[in-house]
Amino acid sequence: MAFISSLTDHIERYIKALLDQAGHGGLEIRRTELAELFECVPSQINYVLKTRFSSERGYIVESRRGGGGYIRILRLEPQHRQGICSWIRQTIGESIDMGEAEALLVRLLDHNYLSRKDAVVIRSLLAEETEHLKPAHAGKVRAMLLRSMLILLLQGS
Amino acid sequence: MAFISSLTDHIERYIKALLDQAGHGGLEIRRTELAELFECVPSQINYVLKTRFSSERGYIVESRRGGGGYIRILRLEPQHRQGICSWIRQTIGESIDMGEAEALLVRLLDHNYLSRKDAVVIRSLLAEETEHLKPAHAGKVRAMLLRSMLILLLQGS
DNA sequence: ATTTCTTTGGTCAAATAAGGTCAAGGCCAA
DNA sequence: TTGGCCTTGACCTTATTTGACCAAAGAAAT
Repeated sequence: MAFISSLTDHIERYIKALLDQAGHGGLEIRRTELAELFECVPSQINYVLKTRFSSERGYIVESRRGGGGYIRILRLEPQHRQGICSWIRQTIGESIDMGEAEALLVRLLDHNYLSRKDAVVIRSLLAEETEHLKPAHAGKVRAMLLRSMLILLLQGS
Repeated sequence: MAFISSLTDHIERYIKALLDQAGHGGLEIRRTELAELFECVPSQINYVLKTRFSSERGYIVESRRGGGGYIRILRLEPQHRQGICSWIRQTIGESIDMGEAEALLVRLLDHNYLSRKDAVVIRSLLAEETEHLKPAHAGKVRAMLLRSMLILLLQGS
């Protein structure tokens, strides 16, 4: 598939590739350097960080200004201590909105717990089943569906 | 008849031809480009998508607005599985009791559309999610969950 | 030690670039 | 002649890109 990609998408992929190379220590970039590499204004980098590397999606971003300034990006590994399934239950909770659900899917995708196609089907089923529900109820339904579908994929054969 | 074709039919055929070329990954289009190609208003594309590429017909359509926006169309192959899916939707309906659900699972198991392990996980999730619900409501919840989980298994990768 | 300069990064709002919705009107076959 | 598609366009929502202005941290000068 020929992906239609915005500048933001390109920068996102670039950073994720760097993260894959870098180990658990995370990675450090200079905002201006990245901006020059992609021939864009520096604040574009902040936009990418805000929308694609949020803590909701499982990233930690720290930065420092002034001489020798930097931006450090850290990808949080899902907690293995209790098992991915119970982590998922915790994360979803009683109710979950579409944004949080999407963030969770992206996170599982990033860590290869989920295939792209499964993610697409899940999104579509969530949308289909909640489309004409009152928001308050939709959150609970979404939580139930997401929980069931993810656990099924991870526990089933 | 086979000879008269509305604009909608032309666009439908065009998209299906593109889907045939594209592999399993699905395809991406820009709404405005397609509209220009067929010299129609962009919302015509939405009409075609809604009427010809619905999930009932076995397609998933995702889209994104804004810069770098796109419409992504995914055909859920293969045909016989699509048939099973629509049969499953029919069988489940708005609401389903535990007995009917079990019967459905057994049928799918018998025909090897479902693994034993998946069936076990599905039973346990159904029980877990409906155990303290009023029977009337439980039926609907069960229907939703069963529908989503089965379609996910049959369509996902 | 303080002040000032320089180097970074941060914020926010406007401009731009998609796509979505809905309802009114058109067209055609039963 | 009417009921059900199809077509169109006015108006809406969302995502991205850009730039002007702000804030912090270290370096240099006093």
